[in-house]
Amino acid sequence: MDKSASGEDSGSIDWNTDDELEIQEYTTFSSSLTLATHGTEASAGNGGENSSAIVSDSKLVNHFVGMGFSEKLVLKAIEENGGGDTDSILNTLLTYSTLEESPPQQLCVNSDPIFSDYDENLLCDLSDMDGWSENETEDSTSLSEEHKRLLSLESTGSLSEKEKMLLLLAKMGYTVEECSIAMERCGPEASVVELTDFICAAQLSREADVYLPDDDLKPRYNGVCKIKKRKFFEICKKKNDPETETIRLPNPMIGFGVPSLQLESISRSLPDSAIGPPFFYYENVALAPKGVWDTISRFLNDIEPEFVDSKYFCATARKRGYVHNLPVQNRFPLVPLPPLTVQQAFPLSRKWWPQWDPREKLNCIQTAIGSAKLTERIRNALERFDGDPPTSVQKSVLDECRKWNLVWVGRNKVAPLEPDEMEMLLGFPKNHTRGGGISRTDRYKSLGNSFQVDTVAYHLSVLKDMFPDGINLLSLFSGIGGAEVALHRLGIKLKNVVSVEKSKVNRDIVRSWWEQTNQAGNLIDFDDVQALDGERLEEVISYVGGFDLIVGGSPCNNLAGSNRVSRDGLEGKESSLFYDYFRILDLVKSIMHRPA
DNA sequence: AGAAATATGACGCCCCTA
DNA sequence: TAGGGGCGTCATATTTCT
Repeated sequence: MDKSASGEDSGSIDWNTDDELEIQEYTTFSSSLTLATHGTEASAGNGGENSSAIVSDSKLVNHFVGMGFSEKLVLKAIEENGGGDTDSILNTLLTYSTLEESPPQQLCVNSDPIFSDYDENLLCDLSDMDGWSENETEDSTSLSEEHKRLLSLESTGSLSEKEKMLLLLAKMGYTVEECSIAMERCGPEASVVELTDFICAAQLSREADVYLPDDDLKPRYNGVCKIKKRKFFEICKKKNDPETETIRLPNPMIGFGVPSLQLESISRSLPDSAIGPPFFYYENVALAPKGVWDTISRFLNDIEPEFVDSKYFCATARKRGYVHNLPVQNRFPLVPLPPLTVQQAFPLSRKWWPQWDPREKLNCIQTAIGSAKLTERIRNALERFDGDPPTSVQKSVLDECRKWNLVWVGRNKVAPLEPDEMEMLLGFPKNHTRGGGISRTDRYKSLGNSFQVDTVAYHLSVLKDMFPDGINLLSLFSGIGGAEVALHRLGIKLKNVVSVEKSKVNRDIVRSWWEQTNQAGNLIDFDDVQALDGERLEEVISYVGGFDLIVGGSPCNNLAGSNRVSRDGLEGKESSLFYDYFRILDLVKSIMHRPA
């Protein structure tokens, strides 16, 4: 413990104490400073750092073949680039493929022959009318006593595992009673998937002949549930089955292209059921627990998520997955292009930025920031040295800087980002979240949960030519209005925006932005996605005349890696609201497709 | 004085990459 | 095989606002 006695090579500093820091001669660090980014702009010297090119060749080939390039092309590109730098290889491949007429053929979602049997839409009459709606609405009068009891226990956190599962299934639209039966039959270890599969099968067999449309009895949308349970079950159940491939994150994480690497020739085919109108756009964290994106994809018409890191759009990383049915050709970025490096984004910091801090991009903007104490400890540690600190200190400081996204604001002085700096990095107008009685803490929270506007705008840009007169937007989990801002900055007119957002401060932010930008359309806001049932949607749709686009990024609390307390996956308390996104999307489709 | 906002530190784990 | 990154949450202490 006594660091001061003879603590040789105290390689790392204990940032959590105010003790004297005893830095001795340090042992050499095997890992020199590695660049955190795969940035294309910084790859001056390839080859130098990678000596195992031959060993990784087959891996490399597979990597690019997996992206949809032909093996021949990949081999050629690797040969040309010496097998070292994936970015250079990618560049070469992209050059080739724009020269060639034939587009890469992977990005074809429906190519899995195993499941083609299940392509028909199963019609599951899920429970009763109020199946999807939830607590504390007047609908609860029609819930069973048991369901109500569970709901009342939910807030107290005193639910058993079994009861939690029951409630989750109830939220998905099944009755508590049929869930109980399913859980009895499937056993205590059964997964959600197994249970829903069981329930669905039971319903199908029970109601096989009561299945004809009865338009005059009740609105169709309450009973229509186009989940391909069977397929969903197959995919999710067998994680270890080599036959079933779970969704993997691409590297580089550029989706169907980014402004600096436009994949002109890329195309994808969507299942018929996925084709709009309306268009939809769903977002969540890319690094979710295993299986989560498979499930999301299954629910959203089996569309493969587009994973994109916003570091290709701005100076801060943001790894996200987007499931959407938008065209992917002829996208264009917002102008002016935002600064792509920290140095460009914060010119004043250049003066203080030590040459041993190689960061060009910031890490993901989160909801929490580094403490003042930490930055003080860092300054104290650095001021013990005249010139550059020893490698061990550099490493410790860098670790903290990366962990808390600190920037240099003075000699030996680091600081967390200010809210207005985050706004800029995320593509919002300055002071977007400021004022109107919104606290600093709330700003950080809202910004940490927001879209990166340039990224989203790039994806939505294809709508501009399609809707010269503007669009009607349904924005779920709107937050501080990332989608609205993106569309506005693209010059896409907003006719009617129905925005659903739980937090009042966020609604206020969007409302105030709406007024300040002199929007000509209507902004209608709701506070609860769960209360947005078929009836209300019908009203809204008949008022605005249908939606052109449905955007939403459902809560990631239970998916995000930094959550140590309740990283429960899609079934988590907040993240299960994804099913409401799915439900509402499905309802809107049903209503809009219903013959008038 | 009481309420609200802010500040701080403690708290794993999964999955990828090197 | 080791290392690092991540739209987080909670209780408690302290400061600032009403």
